[in-house]
Amino acid sequence: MDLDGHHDAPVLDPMASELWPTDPAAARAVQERLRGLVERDDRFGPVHRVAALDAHYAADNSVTWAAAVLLDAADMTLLRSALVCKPTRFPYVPGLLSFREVPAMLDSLAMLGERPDLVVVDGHGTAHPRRLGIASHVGVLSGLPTIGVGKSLLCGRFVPPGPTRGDQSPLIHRHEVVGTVLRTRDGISPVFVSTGHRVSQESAVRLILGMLGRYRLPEPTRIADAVSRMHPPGPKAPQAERTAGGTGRSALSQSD
DNA sequence: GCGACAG
DNA sequence: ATCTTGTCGC
Repeated sequence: MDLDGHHDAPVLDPMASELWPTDPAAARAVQERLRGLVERDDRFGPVHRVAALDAHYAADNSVTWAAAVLLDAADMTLLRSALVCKPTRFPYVPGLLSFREVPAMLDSLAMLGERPDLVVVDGHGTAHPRRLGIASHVGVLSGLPTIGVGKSLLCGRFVPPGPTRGDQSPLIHRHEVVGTVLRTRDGISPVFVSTGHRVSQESAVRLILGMLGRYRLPEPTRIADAVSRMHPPGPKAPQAERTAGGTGRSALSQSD
């Protein structure tokens, strides 16, 4: 595949401070800059290992916990998992979720110690006002193929898909198809699937359909959610401050 | 100006 | 996301 033997390295340094502004206006400017790096065509190989990312918060929102899980794509069994935490440094603002959760997510992804062939992110990909939802953001900064699976609508319009599992309808925003509204269970509210990075919209839907079990959300997402819920409770007790980009804390790492 | 608004 | 009890259904 790659001429030099290793997979593509991200074009940008995820650690670069200019990529993590503190105010909303600057954050939108970063999105406008990164949107041009999103690749909406298929550019991934055989999917043997799938990863999923999800984030949760301590009761007082001061710390963000992110979970990354790695599953065997063949049988959806858990291979590895990582749970990390970092101080929360950006408020929740619709459309700017990445600036709140991606830093911790990238840390958890690194903690897996193994590069997955595909990543499923909790949240939208291109189904975003500026086409850079959290799934696309993770994809561009990690260089990995990603798919976004959202549980509720952020932007766009759609005609409800049929009532049966597998039924779908296009999600449209400003005359552009930005995702697919997919019924993953008979009679249950649909989910929103959208390209993250290096996965076409068609492939994204096909791949997600293949990862469904007996629930509304795809297995990788469900497992990641379960792991992220395992974080310690309540307001963080006096925890030493990490000034130099420390991982904060990690746990739950398995191996061979 | 008004409503909508991922996790 | 998080705070929360019971309840309906497979």
